[in-house]
Amino acid sequence: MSQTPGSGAGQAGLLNSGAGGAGGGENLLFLTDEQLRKGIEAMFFAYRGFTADPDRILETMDYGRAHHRALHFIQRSPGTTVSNLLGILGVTKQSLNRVLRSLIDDGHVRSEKGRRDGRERHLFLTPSGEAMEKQLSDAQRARMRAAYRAAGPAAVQGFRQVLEAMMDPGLRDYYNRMRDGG
Amino acid sequence: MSQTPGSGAGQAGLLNSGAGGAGGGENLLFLTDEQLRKGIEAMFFAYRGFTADPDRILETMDYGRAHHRALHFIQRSPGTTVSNLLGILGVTKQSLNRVLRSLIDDGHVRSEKGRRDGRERHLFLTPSGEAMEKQLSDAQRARMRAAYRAAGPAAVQGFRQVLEAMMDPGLRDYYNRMRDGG
DNA sequence: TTGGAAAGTCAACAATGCTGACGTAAATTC
DNA sequence: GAATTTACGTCAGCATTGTTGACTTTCCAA
Repeated sequence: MSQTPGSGAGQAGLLNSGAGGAGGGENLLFLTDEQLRKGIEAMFFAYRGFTADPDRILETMDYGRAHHRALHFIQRSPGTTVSNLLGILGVTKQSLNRVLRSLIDDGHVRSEKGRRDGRERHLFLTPSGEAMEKQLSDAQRARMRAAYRAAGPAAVQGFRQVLEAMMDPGLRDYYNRMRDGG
Repeated sequence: MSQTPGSGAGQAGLLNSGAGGAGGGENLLFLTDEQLRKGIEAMFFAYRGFTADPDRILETMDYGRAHHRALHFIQRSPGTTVSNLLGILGVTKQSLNRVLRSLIDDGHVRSEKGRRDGRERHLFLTPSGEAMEKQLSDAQRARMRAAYRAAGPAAVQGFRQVLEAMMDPGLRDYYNRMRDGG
């Protein structure tokens, strides 16, 4: 099982530079390099905002962004296994283990040996873990909610479409299966 | 001068949990916690995809994501100053200096003492720096282009609207001033 | 019973953040 | 003209989070 699927965003298109004249009848001005660069910057700046609020809270908790990610996906799929989480987060088991270790030691995550398959560990949030996750999630959702509200439902739909198209195929499948549901 | 502006995504809204009944006449289903969580995951997975292709190239160059960011914004605003870049990137001068130092030493960036204000250093890409930036940018734009093409122009507009609404106000201004132009 | 998968752990290292302190040059202010 | 502030560079030290590589334990499945 691979953690780095095929990618597959290889083939470039027309309109590689300059102002694009409408080539075949469609208006493809949104594919100019200029527009794409603006999109890249939008992603960069928005992601900064996206993580800013939880990061501030995490600092007071003596945890980092990696802990937040683990908490989020355990909350999302209670009982998920370590190796499932590895696939979702795309890090090495050593890196994830370090994060899980501290969360378990601090009593925020419970690790339960699998009953069907004893090698697996199923992960759950404890009440204190749930409280932490909620605090972080509330902050992040507040920003998201404000952005959604400001942009409106139609924009939100487009937002989700573009983001989904930007994912690696393997992660897109995870994304679509996650309580969509499955 | 501050590097961390006001933020200001504090106030939470209605519909904080469960299924939302249309409250005032508008359909606000897109603001449910469930929808917001999906949006958060979409941001996470999409950002992974967004950085994946340049990251692979950077590995072969012995540089990291931080170098890419510097190259990008110097390309975007040739002659920009160090302190301007600090504001955009949101890191400390020590952190940025380490990255710029290696790019300058390797001949990819040229630093020129300001003529009007001798304290400032204006940054430019050398030909080799431009080539590097282009290679990274091409890869990132290819993914962006594919996503844009798959989602269509209306979705792209919504995508940009939501991202812009998600930024911190200070960065939103930078974003809008950047060759929009200014 | 054996091979391999899942997990945990130790050690070492790299990239990229951070703080604090200090120095220099140049602009600005008093 | 002197004092202060600003922009930049740099040294030292440290934290987080990512990486390899090696090794062990557990345990399912053939």
